[in-house]
Amino acid sequence: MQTLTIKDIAKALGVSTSTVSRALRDSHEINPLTKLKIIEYAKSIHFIPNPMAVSLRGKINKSIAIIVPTLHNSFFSEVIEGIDSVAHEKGYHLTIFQTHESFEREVEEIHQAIGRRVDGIAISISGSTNNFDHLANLVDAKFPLVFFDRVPDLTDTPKITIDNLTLAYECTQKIIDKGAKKIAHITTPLILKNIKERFDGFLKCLKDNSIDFDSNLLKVCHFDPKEAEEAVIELLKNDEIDAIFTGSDRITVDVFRVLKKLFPERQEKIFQFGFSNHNIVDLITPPILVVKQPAFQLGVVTAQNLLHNIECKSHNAWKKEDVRIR
Amino acid sequence: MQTLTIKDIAKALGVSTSTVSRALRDSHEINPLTKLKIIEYAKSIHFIPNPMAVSLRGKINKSIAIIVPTLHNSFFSEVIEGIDSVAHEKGYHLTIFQTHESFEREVEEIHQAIGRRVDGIAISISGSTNNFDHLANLVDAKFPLVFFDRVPDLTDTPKITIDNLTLAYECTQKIIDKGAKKIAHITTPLILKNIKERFDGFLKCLKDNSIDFDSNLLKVCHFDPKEAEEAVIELLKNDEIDAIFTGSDRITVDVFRVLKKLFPERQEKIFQFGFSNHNIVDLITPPILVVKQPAFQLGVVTAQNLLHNIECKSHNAWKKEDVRIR
DNA sequence: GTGAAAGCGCTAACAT
DNA sequence: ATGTTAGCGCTTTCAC
Repeated sequence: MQTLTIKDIAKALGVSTSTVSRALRDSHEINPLTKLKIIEYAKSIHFIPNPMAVSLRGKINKSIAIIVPTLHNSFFSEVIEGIDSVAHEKGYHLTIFQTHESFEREVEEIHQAIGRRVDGIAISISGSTNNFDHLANLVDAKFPLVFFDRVPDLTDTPKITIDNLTLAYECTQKIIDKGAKKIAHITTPLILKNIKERFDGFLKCLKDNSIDFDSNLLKVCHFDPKEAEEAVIELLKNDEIDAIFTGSDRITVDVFRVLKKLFPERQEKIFQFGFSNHNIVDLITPPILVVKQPAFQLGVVTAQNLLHNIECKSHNAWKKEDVRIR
Repeated sequence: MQTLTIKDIAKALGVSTSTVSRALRDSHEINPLTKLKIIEYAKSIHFIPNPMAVSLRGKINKSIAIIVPTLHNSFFSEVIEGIDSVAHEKGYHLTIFQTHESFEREVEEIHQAIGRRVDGIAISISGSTNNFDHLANLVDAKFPLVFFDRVPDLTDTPKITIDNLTLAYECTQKIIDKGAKKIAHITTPLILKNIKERFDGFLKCLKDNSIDFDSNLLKVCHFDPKEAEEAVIELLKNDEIDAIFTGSDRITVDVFRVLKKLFPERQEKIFQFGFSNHNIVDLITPPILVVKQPAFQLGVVTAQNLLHNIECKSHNAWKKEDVRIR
């Protein structure tokens, strides 16, 4: 690799390195002619300044960290596409960190990201994170940080979320309109705010329709298909159940699989509805009424907030308000 | 952010920065006691060396670029998981670049990656790349580069691929065994080697079964669902078609959609089979016989080859052979 | 308008 | 075994 430096340019053009540096950053205090000559030459040799040197010297890095539970997931990969579409335009690059739903990994990856001197972090917290000190520290230190989708209870930093409550409410209503009476809910632990909100929207809708919810109809599963299986088996002992609301992408698919495998005949008669961002979920039979989250848009707004704060000189002008995407 | 440096450690412990530096890199020529003291202290203050400084000074960066057409794709995101699993273990981080199937973007992103001084690049080339100079230059410059899945015709650098020919052959055989006689093939342009191989495997199987292939039954579509629709409509004018082989993930789903929308009655009678890495494709009806590529494993092998070459002192010992995954 | 020089945080000769 | 020093590529005072 040609590892050209401004020194090479300076030598070739018979000027000093500082002149080159200034010309390249389009400083006003420089002879337009020299400037032009330098810029032209730099372009001709495909010069790219060494970002290590730039960021060692200055402050910024033009890179942001994205911390997600996993990449291999239709929702998160679409969010990242949204983030990238904004970041790319502004010349930022993404470094990806995965936590695999582990709290320890999350703490470690944040350390790594900071260590790598990223300019900011966009994070969707892991499913097992219930202590937020590592994140609160960042906020206290005024480090540019934006939460998306899975957000903790922290103030003073933007949290970009989807209006889960309303989405859950609306699709529950549709199912009730179709005549469902006895609706079960299978979901992941209610630690995560967005998951909790879906449950709340569901409950609110039942209430508004004067249906009361038997707490036996709520099943909480961790990230293991086995648990979904047990939950379904347990629930279906109740013959009256005519609908199942699933609270997350994975659970939606897991439950569908269990029904198909163990209770094909009952699956025909049970409405399943829930959250999923799988882009071929509309092709499966029997159909599931699916709530698709606006993932790309979530990514766009997340990036906008983060980049605003990164590039904002004064901390007072930082965006700190929560944003809800519909 | 506390931006601690070795200087801080040196001052706190009353030693010189070089002693600290050496202790932290576990140099043998240092007093075990001082070493211990320094390491302990560094740990206690959560010290992470500034990677910018490290890589400015030395050579390596502990980061690799992943260049893919798009992230939001079950196959690529799973490959990246595989790459990350190996890279993470060795302390490398991934910076992701997307080309969105554009040749220009690919050239630009490679420049960016080099500019960022990544230690190596793993790339799956864009669907519209038919000039390989930008890649050949990297190989000539002995820059660590590994191709995966979508590989160009270049020598002297590893190409990690899936044995598409065999996979295509095997599933074609299964369909023939079920009685199919008139099998159409819908695929993306045959520029990409892996796509071409699938076609070849398909043809070979037909030949081995003494079925001859009418070239009218081959339809090539670009990355637009419209084209898939036209292809299907055109093909189904032929009543004898009893099976359709789809050559890529996207095409598989697009074709299924068109059939479902426009020809539901014929869909029942036509075997569809093809490549897809969608993890819920087994749930759709009528079922598609699906070839799932070992994406994670592909990622693992890609990372192993790349990291080997990055960390290898002598260029002679570089891995350069192609690897085929089954 | 341009150059000389210092320094960002770190490592690796080169001393001692 | 440890300290001193130079320098990686760049930006930015401070001179002129």
